[in-house]
Amino acid sequence: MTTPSAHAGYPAFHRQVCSRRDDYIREVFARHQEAIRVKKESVVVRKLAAIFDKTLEISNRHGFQAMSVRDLSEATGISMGSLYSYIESKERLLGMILTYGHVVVDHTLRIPEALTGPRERLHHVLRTHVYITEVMQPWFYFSYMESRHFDRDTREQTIAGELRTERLIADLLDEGVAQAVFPVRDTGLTAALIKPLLQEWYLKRWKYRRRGIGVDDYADRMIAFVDAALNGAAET
Amino acid sequence: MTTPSAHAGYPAFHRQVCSRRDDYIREVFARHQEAIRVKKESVVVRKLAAIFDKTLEISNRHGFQAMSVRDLSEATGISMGSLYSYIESKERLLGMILTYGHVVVDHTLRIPEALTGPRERLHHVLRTHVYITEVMQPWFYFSYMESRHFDRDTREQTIAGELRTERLIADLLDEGVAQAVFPVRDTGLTAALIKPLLQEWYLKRWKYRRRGIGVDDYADRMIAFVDAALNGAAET
DNA sequence: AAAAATAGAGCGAGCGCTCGCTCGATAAGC
DNA sequence: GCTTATCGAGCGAGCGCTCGCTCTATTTTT
Repeated sequence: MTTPSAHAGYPAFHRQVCSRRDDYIREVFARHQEAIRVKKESVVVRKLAAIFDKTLEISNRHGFQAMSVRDLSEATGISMGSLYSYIESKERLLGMILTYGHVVVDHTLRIPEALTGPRERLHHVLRTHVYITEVMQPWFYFSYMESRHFDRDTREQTIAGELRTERLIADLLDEGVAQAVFPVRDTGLTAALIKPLLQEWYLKRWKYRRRGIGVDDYADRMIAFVDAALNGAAET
Repeated sequence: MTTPSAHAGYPAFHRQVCSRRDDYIREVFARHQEAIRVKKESVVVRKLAAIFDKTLEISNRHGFQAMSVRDLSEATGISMGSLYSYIESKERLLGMILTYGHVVVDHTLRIPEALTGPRERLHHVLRTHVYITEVMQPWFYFSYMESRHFDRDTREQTIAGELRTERLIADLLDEGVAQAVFPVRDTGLTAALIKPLLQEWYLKRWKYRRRGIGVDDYADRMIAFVDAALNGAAET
């Protein structure tokens, strides 16, 4: 279990995450077992995969609340009754989908210890973030767009996750400042300004697709932009 | 750094936009008159203001589709029947609200001709954008979050507006490149990376409020960040 | 008293979810 | 080895409820 050391480019990353997909869904099954009436794991994994995919697809077009369970039933080809032996309730389905994303992200976003320089570590985090949001674009888009409708606890959990990423970037900037690599003054605010550049990739991907800009292109350019901003920060 | 016509700070800007509010709503009334059964302009303007405010308030918490017209009736204190003599349909209400925002933005986002230097012109656009999204935060948030649920035409109109802002920034960057002010290579992509920094202000304002960062603070820091990125672009 | 504005009960459609049932695969009995 | 009993997965009409919207009676304004 390792993240590809530094980065072998997006395709390798994509393949690795996809190959583990069933494991991730099995983990979701384990965490929500009391809500699922169907027993056989292989059946559950196959169906959940379809249910998650179609839910994200429909929700990201019309909103989760606007998606009726009948819509989902029709899209997956699973009857109403059958569907409800996998999801317990529409709300629980939401919880499962969020769990799914968290499981994937937790297994993916780690900084290899081999990387020691603050700039290299920052670059790695930025690139990995772009990569994982590319693989899981529907999930990140969903999580971003729907979070304001979540119940209090779930919403605060999502916000906490968001702030954790920002904190991670701020800490890396602090490291860089301590080692005199970045001439940044307010690392907290700078991290806050870098964050939307990461989110841009999964929120407005269609714009870049239209222009023929791929994942690695975006990561390169965005990292260059950030580097320039960090370097130029001394001047003003 | 500020030219007289350019910016006297946020408070003055805020006062000016607010004082024109009734005029903007009158314009909305004019454009949607066939959908409104109530005749007297003064009554319509007063009620529409309340309807728009509450719609944005409720929708931004739970989503426009999740807001029932009964909720809106209760929040505004206007009965169901009365409400429907102002809005014709929930969909038309959406159209009116979008019109409202467009009217305000069209009257506000203009570059004073007195500004000639590309950097000053860019700064003006960035700052004005932050200012207007501060005054109209609920509207911008609404428009951003709900646009994916709009019907085809309305959605494309919203996207076109988004791309127009990006184009404006890209053109200013091109000007700067032509006059050797900015050493930027891909102005289109750079503009695309600046855009989310503008949107950040109305999408995540709570984060900055929590930290005690005000409008002018954000505008200053964000513009400094962009300047740094534009200056540093030559190095890599 | 005429016109304009407001009120709120009521309508059909569509929502999330349930429940009595069918069906095919596997296990148990002989 | 054939029959029978058991089980889990799948099905979809139907329930109680809320939705967007309407319509007529009533109040307010002029």
